[in-house]
Amino acid sequence: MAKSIKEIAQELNVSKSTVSLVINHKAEQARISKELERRVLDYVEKVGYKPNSLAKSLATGRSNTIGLIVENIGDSFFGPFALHVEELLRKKNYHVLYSSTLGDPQNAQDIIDFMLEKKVEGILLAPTVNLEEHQRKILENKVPLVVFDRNSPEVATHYVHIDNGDSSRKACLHLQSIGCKNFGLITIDSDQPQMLARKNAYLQFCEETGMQARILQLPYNRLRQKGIAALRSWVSKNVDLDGLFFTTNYLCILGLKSLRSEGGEHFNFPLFSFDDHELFDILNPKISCIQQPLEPLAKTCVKVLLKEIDSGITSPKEYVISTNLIKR
Amino acid sequence: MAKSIKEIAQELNVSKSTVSLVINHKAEQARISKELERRVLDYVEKVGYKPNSLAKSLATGRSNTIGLIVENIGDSFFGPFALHVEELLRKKNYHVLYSSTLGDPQNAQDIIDFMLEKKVEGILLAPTVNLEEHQRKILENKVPLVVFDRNSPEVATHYVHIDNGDSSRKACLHLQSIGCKNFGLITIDSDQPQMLARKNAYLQFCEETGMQARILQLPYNRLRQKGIAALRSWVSKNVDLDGLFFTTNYLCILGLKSLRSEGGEHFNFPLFSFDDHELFDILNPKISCIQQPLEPLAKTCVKVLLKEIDSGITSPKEYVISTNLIKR
DNA sequence: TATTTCTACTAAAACGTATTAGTAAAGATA
DNA sequence: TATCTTTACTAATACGTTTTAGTAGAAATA
Repeated sequence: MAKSIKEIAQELNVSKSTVSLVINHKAEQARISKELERRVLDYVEKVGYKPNSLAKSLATGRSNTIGLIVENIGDSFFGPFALHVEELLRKKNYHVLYSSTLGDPQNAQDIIDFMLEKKVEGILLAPTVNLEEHQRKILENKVPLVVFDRNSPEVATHYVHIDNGDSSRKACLHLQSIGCKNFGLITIDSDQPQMLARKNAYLQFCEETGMQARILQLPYNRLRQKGIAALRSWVSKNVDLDGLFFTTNYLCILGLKSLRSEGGEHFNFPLFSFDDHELFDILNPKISCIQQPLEPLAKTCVKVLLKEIDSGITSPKEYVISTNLIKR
Repeated sequence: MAKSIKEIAQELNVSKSTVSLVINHKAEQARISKELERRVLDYVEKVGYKPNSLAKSLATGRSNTIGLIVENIGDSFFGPFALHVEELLRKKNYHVLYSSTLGDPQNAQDIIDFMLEKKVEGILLAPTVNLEEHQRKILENKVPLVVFDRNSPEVATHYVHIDNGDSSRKACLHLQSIGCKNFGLITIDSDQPQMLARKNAYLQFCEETGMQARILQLPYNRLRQKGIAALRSWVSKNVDLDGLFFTTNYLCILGLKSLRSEGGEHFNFPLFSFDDHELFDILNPKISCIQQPLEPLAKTCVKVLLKEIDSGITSPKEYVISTNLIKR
């Protein structure tokens, strides 16, 4: 069905080179006559020739594809982020090979291997833990790498992120400013650097103000029913709590489900979320949050990656995107 | 850095064929001696050989990649759906090339062309309007195609979907059962078949019960501020409304934002959404909905597609997945 | 001992493209 | 008219793999 250059060349009684050169707009520099050029062009159009991009990539070494590795393409941060990335790259004639790690390093490693085999021209990565070796592998393969959202300090890469510590501090100050004197922190039981930074800023705030630190760490892979129950009982035990600061929006949603379920009417204090959610502004009471500006984040990632692809790998830099405090 | 089979063969003083055969576990059937096999295997391991999957695909005609084309990877239906698909295919050693059309046929066409050029082994597609020709093109290229969520009746393909009409009817009956006597329908101004089916079931219900039909159709690409205002004023005008049925969850969210904004306290009647949302069960009052079971949907799509890939293209069938009515 | 059968490989072609060096014919130069 | 340029192409090689047909030498057969 789909014709190859070879077939087209035979049918036109010219060489493959001629056809290839014409197709790639190199007729002029290869001194192909206008007439022949037209003849080829017309025929190519007529039979609806479509190049086999595998063969093309093999020959040129360019796949026009970049890899995007996120934690979960289905969540409300990475999904829309991915959409932005795709849109930005579409304009530059790149396409995106996505994959979700679900936080599992084994998945992440498989995905990276696969992408390297597919010869992606660059990788945008939100790393899991224990991914240092594979990140190095990417760089050893001379594939540009931009890490975002979180990083592994032990391996030097371009790193696009928000200032977690500062944002977390802003959150604390906000809660203080609206009158909370004893707010707790709900976070996740993981040593991801961005989570640590959020927690540490809270601890720092406690130290400065003398507020007693109250922290609940939930295990990452038990977030549904068990998490809801654990959270509820923890809050019940800490009777003097007058506010909660969640270090991610899915934790906040968990918190909502936990505290708003039957019998939870008396848990009536402000909640604050790290990361926004499309429904936070219609809940009652409304939920204030730190908002990560997705578009600037995506833009920076894409810009940095494309620069690396164009001009070769340069020494790693850090790009900090400032967050918004949304008061509701 | 990355060695090729050719280099490995030279360094071991054997032929490329030998190396290739060993790597692909065909040493036995090609009568390669155990010793040589070991020698090759060890060396391959030692130098960390990784195949170039472009070359491999070119030679074998298999890319181990399938294309997934959705409307918006960032939304709360397609995002989690995509995750399921990815997980299911990962197990079968397939990878996913995603893309979002944003409802634009031009995007959709470009994406399809790109995927055909990339030689995906199958395509999972949620079509936009005016995509008939390109769907045919996919089939002409002998690439298995499974359409889901919506379809174009003019082109015969495998089609996995929920029963929109029946589900919509269930929704109406539910609203009736909780006492609504005059509920309106908010839908989108589009002739996507699944939207028509939802609307028509409502009209049918009106006819049967004698309820007066009240329908607001919002233009798809003006869903933000303008939509909110339009919806608010429409509801204000229809003073006897005592319930609203939204044909998608994003319309429902729009509705929430519209009716719950300042001064909207008196709009206090049940809302019903087609498609669930993670926060619908903690809003007050809770929002009932039709839930599309993502996992069965994804499973069916993947199963049908893989079967096509394995055993060649078969005559199109329709697969209807039943929905759940979630009463809250 | 001449022929057949195994064994253990390898040579060669193929997948579909890009690219560079080369070439035959025509025209220009001296 | 012998040499140099230019024109308009094409042949050949490469990219990295898979696969099939082939082959040299050893072993078995008759």
